[in-house]
Amino acid sequence: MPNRRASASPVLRSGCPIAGALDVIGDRWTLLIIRDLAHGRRRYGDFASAAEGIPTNILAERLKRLEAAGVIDSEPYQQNPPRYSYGLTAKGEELKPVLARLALWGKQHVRGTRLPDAMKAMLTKS
Amino acid sequence: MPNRRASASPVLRSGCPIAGALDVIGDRWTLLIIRDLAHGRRRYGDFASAAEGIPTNILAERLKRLEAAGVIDSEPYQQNPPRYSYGLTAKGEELKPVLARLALWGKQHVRGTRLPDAMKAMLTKS
DNA sequence: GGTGGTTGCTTTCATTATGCAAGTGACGCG
DNA sequence: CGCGTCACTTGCATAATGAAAGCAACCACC
Repeated sequence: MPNRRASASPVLRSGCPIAGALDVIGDRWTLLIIRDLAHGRRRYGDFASAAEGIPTNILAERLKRLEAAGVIDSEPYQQNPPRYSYGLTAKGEELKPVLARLALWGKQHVRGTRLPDAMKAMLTKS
Repeated sequence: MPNRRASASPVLRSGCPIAGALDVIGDRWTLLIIRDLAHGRRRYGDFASAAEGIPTNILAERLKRLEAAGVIDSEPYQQNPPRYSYGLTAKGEELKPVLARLALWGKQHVRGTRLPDAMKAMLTKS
């Protein structure tokens, strides 16, 4: 069941698509959730257990925002209490090249990072 | 005179290069400053007058952080009071593909955005 | 040579977001 | 039944953000 929450916020800072993109995914945590989804992780616990240690309240809020923005979707895997597994929509899938570019830059320019094998595959498809 | 402030913070959330990149440029404003620099804007007033309306205190702080991180550099263009013009380092230049990908995604998926001509040039070089 | 405007920041302070921690409800297992 | 886990939610302190004002040097004018 989509649309558990409100629609995406129409508050854009400008008409610039970079600013627009940042209004959707431009914070400390969102792209890390999308990275995990891109690696096939599906459930709350998967995201919560990532190395960066996202606070659970923020994780829950980001999942709602991303679903409202149409970047991810959810389907229930249990009824009571209602629980969902998450996945990238087409819109979300198309963030993979952004992730790949960011990973490449991070690997080349941020000391102490290393590209995991799972990421290398993504770099080949641009 | 480089190094007006401290060195880049060594506080990484994980070894992941995406997380590492986000630790440097992953907030609401930083990439917009880099976008402006990529478009040839050089001075404080140029950044401050961008359409998104970055608060000036945040602009000043981000310029310092980015210089400390080695993404931008500055050279004085006047002595008293000391004033600087800014530019991308090689490290900063290499964020252009990230910007380009982000712009493409924003244009395709965020309603109300439009790719300015200046950005289209960047897309050709990946 | 005072007056006003502009540039490039810095400072103050209210509002908002973040993040730690603890709580909750429905299982599942022994 | 008691204990643990999973998937969240809630409460609250602390940190980041953002609106606004302040300020110091220049410049242009008259």
